[in-house]
Amino acid sequence: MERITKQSTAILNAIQAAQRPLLAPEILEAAALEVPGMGMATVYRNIKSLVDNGMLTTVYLPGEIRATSLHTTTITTISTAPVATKCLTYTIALGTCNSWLPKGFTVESHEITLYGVCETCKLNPLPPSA
Amino acid sequence: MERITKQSTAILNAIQAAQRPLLAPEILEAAALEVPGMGMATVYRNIKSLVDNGMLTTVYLPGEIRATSLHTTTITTISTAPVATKCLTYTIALGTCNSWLPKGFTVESHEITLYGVCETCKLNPLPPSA
DNA sequence: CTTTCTGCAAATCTTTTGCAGCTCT
DNA sequence: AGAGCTGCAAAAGATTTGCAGAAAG
Repeated sequence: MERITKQSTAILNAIQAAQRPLLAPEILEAAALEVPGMGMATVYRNIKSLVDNGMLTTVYLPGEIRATSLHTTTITTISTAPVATKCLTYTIALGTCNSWLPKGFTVESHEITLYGVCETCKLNPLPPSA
Repeated sequence: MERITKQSTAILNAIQAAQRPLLAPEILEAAALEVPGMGMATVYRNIKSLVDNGMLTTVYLPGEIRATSLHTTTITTISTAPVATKCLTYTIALGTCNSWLPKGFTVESHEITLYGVCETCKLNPLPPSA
């Protein structure tokens, strides 16, 4: 990314406002409110640039394609997808751990995903295949 | 999955032999050596059944679509994709951690991915964009 | 002005589905 | 026979790319 455009700004705004990672279609939907007529290709091109520049992080979750979030090293809500007993997922930054690794392997970065149920979903569980 | 077929057997054999998660096309390539003429649709259908039955696990990694591995709770090599400085990825089973989680959130399962460089790749680094 | 974006449409690629025929029990 | 699978081809989704015109610096 070399230039700041209204499209790239709208994308960052959308993700920042959501306070959670968004899927590409969600980003388009939100950003298009700010920049009518915006296309999906622009979303993908900008996500790629912004990720390359360390401004966004791409998260891969089972059942979803790619979610994109602001790049931070603290707790980040990852998903609120309507899956039966897995309503929320969190990624947490931890210290490096070299146990169990093969000799000579050096850890450069890591990612931890915890699957579980939040308070609200415990009270209102979704039907098995909703 | 209700029946064991030569196709499903070939898929399990391929993954077991590889000793690492495989991408769908890799599974087809390997399984087709055992069952000539096998189709991609059969690979996907079997992966789905085997995952449902807890015999396989699907892993999501940046830059790749889905890799499938034997389901274990111990160390599993996840990827040897030719990325510049990230030659190996490992997933490790850990104990539950509830720190930093929102009140009321219960962890059900988790996944940890460590990115780094193995001994061999330190000695023979790949060019930046190979 | 010049270079870098954008939108649109077409192209790719991955995964799923419909169907008729085959297979295991 | 009968349920469950398979291969093939078409369909459905997601992401990328080519290109002419628009926009940022």
